[in-house]
Amino acid sequence: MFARYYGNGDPTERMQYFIANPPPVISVDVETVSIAERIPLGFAIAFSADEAVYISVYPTAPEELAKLATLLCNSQVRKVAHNAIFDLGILPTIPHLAQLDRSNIWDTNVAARYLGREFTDLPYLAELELTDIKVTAARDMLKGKKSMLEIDAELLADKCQRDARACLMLYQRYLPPIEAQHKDNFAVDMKVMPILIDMSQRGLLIDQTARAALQQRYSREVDFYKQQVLGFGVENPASSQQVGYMLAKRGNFLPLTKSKKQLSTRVGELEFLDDPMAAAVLGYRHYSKFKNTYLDPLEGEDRFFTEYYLDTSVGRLNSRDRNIQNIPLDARYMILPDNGLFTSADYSQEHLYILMHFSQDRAMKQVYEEGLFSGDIHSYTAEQMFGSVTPDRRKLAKTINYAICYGATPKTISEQSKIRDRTVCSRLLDNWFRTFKGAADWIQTVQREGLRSGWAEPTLFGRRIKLPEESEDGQRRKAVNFPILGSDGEVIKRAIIRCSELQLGPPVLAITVHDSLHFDGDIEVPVEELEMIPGFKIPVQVTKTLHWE
DNA sequence: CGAAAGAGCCC
DNA sequence: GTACGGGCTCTTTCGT
Repeated sequence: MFARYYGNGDPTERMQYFIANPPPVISVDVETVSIAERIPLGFAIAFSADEAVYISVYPTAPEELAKLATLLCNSQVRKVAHNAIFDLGILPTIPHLAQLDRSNIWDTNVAARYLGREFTDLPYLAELELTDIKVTAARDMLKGKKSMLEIDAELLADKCQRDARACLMLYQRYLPPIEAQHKDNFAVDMKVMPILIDMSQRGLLIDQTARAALQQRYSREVDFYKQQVLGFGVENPASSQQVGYMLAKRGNFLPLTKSKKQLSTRVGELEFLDDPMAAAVLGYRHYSKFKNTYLDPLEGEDRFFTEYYLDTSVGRLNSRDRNIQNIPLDARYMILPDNGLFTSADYSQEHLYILMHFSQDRAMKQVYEEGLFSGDIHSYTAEQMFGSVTPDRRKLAKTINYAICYGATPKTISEQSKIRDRTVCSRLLDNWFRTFKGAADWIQTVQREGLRSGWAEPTLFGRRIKLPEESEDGQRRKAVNFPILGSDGEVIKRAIIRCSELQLGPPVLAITVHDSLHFDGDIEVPVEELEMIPGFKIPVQVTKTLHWE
C-alpha cells in the first residue's frame, strides 16, 4: 500500500496502526529536486530509530497520503526535523499537507547548536553520535549530477528514510539536556520558526525602476574607476594580488595579510596611502561590490526572497540565500511595502544597554536611566574622555563604545577612527576603561570566568554559550561579546513572537535585522511592551516610511 | 571543479 | 608587538 516501508512489521498493518494511534513523536525528512529547486520528490517519516516509511510524491502523490497526512496535521504529534525551516517550508506544498501543523515542532539542528556542537550538519552529527545509521549528505549525492531526479528512486528513498531515522535518534539524545538546560529558550526558537518560514516565502516587493536607475549609475562609476586602475598597469582591478603588487612597486608600504600569502590591500590600509592609485582601487571596489552583490542579482526579479534561519551558536537570527540583513543603507529604498508603508521598530543602542545591565556601570546607568546628557551615551563618553563634545569627538567616542563590545584592540580603533598613531589609540582605550570603571570590571570578570570554564557568562535569558577552542585572546573577546550578541538575539525573537500573538493583522512582519523589526503596513506597535522584554527598559523607536530605510 | 583567501556590506 | 564579535557573498587563486 505505501510505497516503501523500512522495518520489521507488516507495512499495511503498521501504517494503519500509526494512523489509528498517533504516536507522540515522529521525525520527517523531505527530498527535493535540488537545494535550489525546491520541488518535493518525496518525504520520509520515522516512527522510531528502526521503523520508517517513505512516500514518493513525484510526479503524483499516492492516494494513501491523505491518511498519513493526518499525523503531520495533528498538533498532538511532535514533528522532529533537522533544519525544520527547510522541511516545514516545503511540506505544505504537497497534496493533503496544506494544513501542516507547525505548533509542535522540534529541530535537532537548533538543539545541536544549543548544546555547543560546532558543526551541525546531520551527516556530521550522525557520524559523531551514531554508529548504525549511515547518513549521506545531499551535496555528496548530487556530485556530478544536475538534480536528485537523476538519482535512482530506490536509493533516494533509502537515503531519506535513513536521514529521518538518524534525526529521531538525535532527538532522543538531545531532548533530555535541552529540557534540562534550555527549555524556555528552545521553545522560543520553535515558536519563531513558522514566522520565519512565512517571512521567507512572502518575499519583498522590489522597486525595479529605482533598482535599474541605481544599476545604470553604478555601472558608469565602475567603468570610470576600472579605467583608472587599468591605467596604473593592473590587468584585473578585482585582483587584490595584482593591486598589492603594483602598489608596492610604486613605493607604498603594505603589511601582509593574515595568512601572510600576499600584501594586504584592505580599505583600512589603502585609505592611509598618499597615492592616486589607492583611491582609484577603493572607488572601483566600492562600486563593483555594490553593483555585483546588491543590484545585478535582482535584475528581472519582482520580489526579493531570502531564507531566514536560526543560528544558535550565539542565538541570533540570520538571513541567507540573498542575505537581506547586509543590504547597504544606500540601497534599501528599493525595497517597497505591499501595504502602503513600513512600520519599523528599532531597539536603540541595544548592545550598550545590555552592557550597562550586565555590568551595572554607574556612569552608564546615569546616562541611560537618569537621562544625563539627554541619554546620549556617545556625547557623555566624549565629554568624559576629551573634556568637551564636538561632532568629531562624539563620533570617535561612538566608535570606541561599540568596539568595546567586540573586544577591540588599539589597531582596530586605529583603523576605524583613522588615527594612525597606535599609542594614541591605546591611551584612548585606557581612558575608556577609566571612564566606565564598572564596565571595565565586568569585562575583566567575564574574561577570567570564560577562560576558566570554557563557557561564556549567561545571557539575559540565562543561556550559556560555549566558547570555541582557540587562542586565549580570541576566547577573551568572545567571552565579552557572546553574552551581548546572544542577548540581542533572545530579545528580538521574543519581540517577534509577541507581535505575532497580538494579531496585528495578516502576517505582516516583513524584515528583521538583529535589533529591528519592519512590518509591512501601518501597524500599531506595542512599544512599551517591547521595551520591557529584556527585563529592563531598552528604548524602541518607531518610524513609518514609504520604503525600507 | 571546489576550497581557500581576500575583500566588503550589515548589526 | 599587540587578531574586532556575529553574519553572507562576491571574485580570484590555487590545488586536486
